[in-house]
Amino acid sequence: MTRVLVVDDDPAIQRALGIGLRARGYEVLPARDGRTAVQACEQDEPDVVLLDLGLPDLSGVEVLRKVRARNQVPVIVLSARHGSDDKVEALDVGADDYVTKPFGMDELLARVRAAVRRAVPEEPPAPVVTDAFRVELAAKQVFRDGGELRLTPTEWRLLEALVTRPGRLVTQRQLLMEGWGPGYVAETNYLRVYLAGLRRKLEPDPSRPRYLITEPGMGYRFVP
Amino acid sequence: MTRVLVVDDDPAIQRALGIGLRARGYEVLPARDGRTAVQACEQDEPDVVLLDLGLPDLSGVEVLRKVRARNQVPVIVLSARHGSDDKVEALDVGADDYVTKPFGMDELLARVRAAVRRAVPEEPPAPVVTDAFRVELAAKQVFRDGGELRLTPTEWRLLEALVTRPGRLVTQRQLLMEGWGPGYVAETNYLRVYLAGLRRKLEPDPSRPRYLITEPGMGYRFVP
DNA sequence: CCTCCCCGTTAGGAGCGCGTTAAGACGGCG
DNA sequence: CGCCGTCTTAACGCGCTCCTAACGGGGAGG
Repeated sequence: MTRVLVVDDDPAIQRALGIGLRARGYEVLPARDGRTAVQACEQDEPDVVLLDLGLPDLSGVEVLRKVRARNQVPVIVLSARHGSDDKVEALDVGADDYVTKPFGMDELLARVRAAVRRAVPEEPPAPVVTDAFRVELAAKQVFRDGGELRLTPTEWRLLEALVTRPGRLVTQRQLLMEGWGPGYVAETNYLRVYLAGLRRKLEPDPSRPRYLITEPGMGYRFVP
Repeated sequence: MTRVLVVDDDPAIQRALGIGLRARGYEVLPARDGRTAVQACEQDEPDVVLLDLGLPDLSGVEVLRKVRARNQVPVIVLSARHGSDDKVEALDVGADDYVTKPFGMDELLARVRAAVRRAVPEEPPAPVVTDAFRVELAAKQVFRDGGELRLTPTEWRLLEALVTRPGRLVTQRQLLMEGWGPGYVAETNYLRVYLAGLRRKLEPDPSRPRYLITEPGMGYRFVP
């Protein structure tokens, strides 16, 4: 899912943008000041940044410079100022686009799409390898004993959720969210059925799992 | 030197932009209508295009589409219309930026610099070859058994989307986005129809696909 | 020793997704 | 205005995935 970092100190704008973006299927990360914005840029790796210029702590241009020093993420500047100088400065420091408030949500969404489309494709995540199988996240493929094996979409979503957090416990709730979506967080039944399927396909000895471990009462864990 | 294609039928604007750009060391290629603009885009290979939407022969969006069909050159749309719909349409068709008249020369120059800076240094796309067929990305041609075979525009967009990600799974959503645009992401029907067409033309045994593989519930994959 | 959770396993039916075909709508071109 | 190619849409059969329920086992606690 595409992640959008929204940097604005005005709660009303935060709320409006959050609703509009989430309605279109974006994941929204809010930030209220420049410091947390810069931090979020390197930690959460958003796919695009919406940056208000009028922030309480750092100037917008300052934020832009810091972000650009680390990262190539596309930045769309939001500003109430119509002045030409601000635009020129922001664009020259490295902004990808500049939108003047007030703006229509449609236009903003279109500019977000354009920015994401232009973005340089990031390098594919490294494959996850164990002694028994290999998971190619980018290609959505699983290999075992040299041969590819087929997973159903649901199986793949669960395996992905586990494998991208190696060694960490993934709660039943998390797994149900990623596999089926909210509204199914109580159906722990499904997990037992599908984990059984995954073990049958991946584990050397499905009756005694080595990689997909049950944490009773909590969830499951992928052990590399 | 950076070359700028300026597409506008108003001689005054042509003149103003020409002077402003040349003063900053850009080389300016003028075009007064859509037809010559499209032609100039492939012959003269400009580094950035300034495109007025109100042209005498073709609609600006039409020009944009034709240009985008051939190369990745950044396009900045100039328009007198403030309406949100025009912006959204232009950006979704592939514009990189949208500036409303009247605009300051400083701002425009800044946006030109931003567009050029973003531009990906393009590499010549290598032809994709398999035992059964050969796809020339640059020339938009497909050969099989020595002879060229004709693809419809939609077929080509789909094949391109698949072939440029060899081995990787391409989701139904991605394919629908690239083949038809947003708003069609639910019409998985189209994919079945068009993949059938591609297989009929490309696969040695269309009933048992070898290169264009279905991943049930997820999408399709090109296997070289 | 008994009981209660929680987990693993299995099986079957419902419904979805895919491939295929064909007919009608649409638009460009002569 | 008529032709042709492309796109859209609907319908059908089939295989497979998903959901669901039921049963058995094992560990903890009383």
